[in-house]
Amino acid sequence: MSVVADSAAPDSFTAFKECLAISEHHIAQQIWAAGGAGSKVKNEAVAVANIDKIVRATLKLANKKGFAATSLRDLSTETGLSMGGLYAYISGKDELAALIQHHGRAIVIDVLSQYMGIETTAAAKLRAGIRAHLFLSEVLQPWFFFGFMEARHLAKPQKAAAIESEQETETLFRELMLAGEKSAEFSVNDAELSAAMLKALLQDWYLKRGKYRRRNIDVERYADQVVALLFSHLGVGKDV
Amino acid sequence: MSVVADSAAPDSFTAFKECLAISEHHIAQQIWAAGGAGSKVKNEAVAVANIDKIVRATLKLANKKGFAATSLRDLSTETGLSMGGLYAYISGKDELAALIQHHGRAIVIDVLSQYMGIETTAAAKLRAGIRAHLFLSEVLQPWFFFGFMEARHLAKPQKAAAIESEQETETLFRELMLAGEKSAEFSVNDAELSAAMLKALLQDWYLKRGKYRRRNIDVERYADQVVALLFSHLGVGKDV
DNA sequence: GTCTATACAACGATAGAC
DNA sequence: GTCTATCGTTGTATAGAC
Repeated sequence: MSVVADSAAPDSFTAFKECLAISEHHIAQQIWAAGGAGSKVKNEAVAVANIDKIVRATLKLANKKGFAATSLRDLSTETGLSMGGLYAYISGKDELAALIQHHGRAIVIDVLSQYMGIETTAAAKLRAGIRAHLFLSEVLQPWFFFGFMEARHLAKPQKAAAIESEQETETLFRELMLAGEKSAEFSVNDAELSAAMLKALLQDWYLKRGKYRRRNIDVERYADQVVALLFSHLGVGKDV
Repeated sequence: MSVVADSAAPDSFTAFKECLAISEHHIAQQIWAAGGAGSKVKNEAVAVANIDKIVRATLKLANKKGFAATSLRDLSTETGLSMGGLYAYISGKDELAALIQHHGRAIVIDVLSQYMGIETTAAAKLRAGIRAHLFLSEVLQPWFFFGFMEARHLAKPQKAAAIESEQETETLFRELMLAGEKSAEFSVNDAELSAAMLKALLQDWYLKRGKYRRRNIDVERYADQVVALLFSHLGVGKDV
């Protein structure tokens, strides 16, 4: 099942949000489904509602004071579930972090490649990819923030997966730039460094969400600025 | 006492490193001096050596698994000091984090403004500021990384100081861009957003230090790329 | 100035009642 | 399916010997 409801690529953030059949509730369903027969709670409606509550509370508390500093007792009071109740849904604290990381990441590449695939020229694909990434991180800001800040606390295998996914996104953009260089759409050839810097700019949006909100800079304007900055560097006209 | 030994602005990183009278040992001295009469250990040589060990160990462990997940027992074994011994130098775990944040930050604005002050045109000042920031974060990478990742765990007053210092650096760059717009050195006028994005690029250098090392990208090349990217956006020639 | 020994709170996790 | 009660561990911090 894809998370993108419509195959048309929406250009505005409002349209993007509507086309995207993602919500925190939706992800909770995926987590329950992934747990499968292993889950102790069989009633789907009850289970999904509680997983949703647990994940929301974890993101809220961990993004404020850090996951390591968030105790299961904090989580217990925030969700309204008891300590014992929590353990009906998670097998331990570490697994909870891994769960959020895994399911949060799963949709990123999916959505990105889907939105970029629609366009034809390298420049248009690049622009679509940048916008999709920013829009997605706007909708799922807590997930992205958590993913960045808590990746280094994960166990070895999960950490490796996180790093791989990180590189995958960057590679996606680098390949696009290489394609643009080859087709002579771009006039500069430093795809590796440019992709790395693009990544830094995309990350800044969800890492400093509060700063941009205080300054009344919305995601559309930020996207325009990133595209303008990158395109002027690559030697591409603004109206692609 | 300034941390810059020579008033001439060195352009290469090698020269920068030599002119900068900063070392981890040097900062340990400043921490001891700031503790003043409050310090329980009166022998300066002994005290500074141990503070140095404690700070080094804290940065090493905290930057690997997070400050919250780093126990004072970890710190005790890493430094070779006993639990009781540690408390001769710090009054608690929280104070230790605040100490590193405070003394690490103190030098940034100092060095930055000093290096930018030498140049005359806005473009040259901007270039010097970018290079100084990158070179400084290269020398003190663990401090910068710790400052970014652990800022949100600080107590209210320390957190406010961290945010203020963060904004101060960005403002420094924004003012420069405004000056360049006014003097018509730059042809674009979006100083606020451009400064924010520059900050994101500067941060990426110390947040992803390992990635750039693996790819054999050194600080000189990264600095050139950041300057090129920004200057092409601002409409400035490359040879300022 | 540094150590050992210890106090005491908070943590993750589990068992068994309901 | 959820709760209360409790286990053992680990954490920060301190007192007093040396």
